[in-house]
Amino acid sequence: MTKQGNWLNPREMKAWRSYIIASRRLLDALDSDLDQHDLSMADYEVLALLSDAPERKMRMSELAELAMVSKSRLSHRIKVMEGVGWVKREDCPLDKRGYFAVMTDKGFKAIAKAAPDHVESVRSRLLDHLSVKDQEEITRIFDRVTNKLRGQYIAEDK
Amino acid sequence: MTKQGNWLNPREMKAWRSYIIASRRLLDALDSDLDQHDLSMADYEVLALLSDAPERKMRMSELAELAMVSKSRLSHRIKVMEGVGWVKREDCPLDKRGYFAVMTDKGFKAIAKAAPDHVESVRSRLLDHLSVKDQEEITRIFDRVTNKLRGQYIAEDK
DNA sequence: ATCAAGTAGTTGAAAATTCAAGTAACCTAG
DNA sequence: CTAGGTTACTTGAATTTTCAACTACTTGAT
Repeated sequence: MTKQGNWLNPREMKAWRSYIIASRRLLDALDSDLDQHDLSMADYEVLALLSDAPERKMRMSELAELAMVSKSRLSHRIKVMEGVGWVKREDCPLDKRGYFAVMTDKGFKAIAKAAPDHVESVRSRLLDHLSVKDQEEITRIFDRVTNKLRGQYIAEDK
Repeated sequence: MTKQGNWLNPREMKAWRSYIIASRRLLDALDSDLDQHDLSMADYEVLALLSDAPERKMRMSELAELAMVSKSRLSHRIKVMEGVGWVKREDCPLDKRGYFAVMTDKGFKAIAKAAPDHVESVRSRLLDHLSVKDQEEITRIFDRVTNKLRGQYIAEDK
């Protein structure tokens, strides 16, 4: 499994570094753009998913899965969002172990307010600098990466 | 500054989502690949930078800057790495406010051991799925993103 | 029915990260 | 040579995230 001595060549190294550096800075920028709305990217994702869900509610597990965070993390996060009044928990009648996270009106207003800024942020930090062709390349390349990743072993409970 | 009602079109949305999802999964995978060496990506970066630096030492500020972490975070992190015996602090004779982080032999052995696995991990999770042309596209695109980001305002102390 | 194994979700403690402040040293204009 | 501002770094507390249980429920096999 572990091939040795197979260092990255200059072209690979450049691609890897360009990607990693840009990504880190980009995510930092997007996150700090969201500060004004008291949101992190992760929380934004959770709320965005909820707001798109039917009845603006979703089972905790599904939400965790789609938001790509651990169940434990979601649980903690939902607790604080509940404190802020953005979501409530509601128990699932079909499966008594389960809960729904339900977005409140206040929660809906919160993302509704943040969303345009966030979109503008994604545009100005990233999309504006990509041609149509670039966008298509990105889609193609990263979809492939995701697909390959799925095939490989990945640590559990993520 | 904040243009309203300018939602992402389907092509943009696809590019953005492909990128974000792949990146999150990729970083998670790389991080969990490093678990076996008791390293996170962030710590790996720090050690890699140190190991390449002349005399394997570097000023805290410079290290923080290059590793793209806050000074505070680096400070905390170096403290634990010091505990593990991977680095030491050494004070700077030229600027008495300053310190060097100096990598120990033990620290050097630690990344030397982790590096081949990490490289293999970057390959198998990402680079293997990119053609030469893809790699060049990635470099071009993300270098541009970084450059544009630099021009824009970004929150301080990062 | 019952029991073993798996699933849904939570919890508290530990570890990591951020945040705001603090110390000490440096720099520079007067 | 000195006051005021800046830089380098650390610190402790608050917040967030991870980690390893733990509870309660469901499922499937006998």
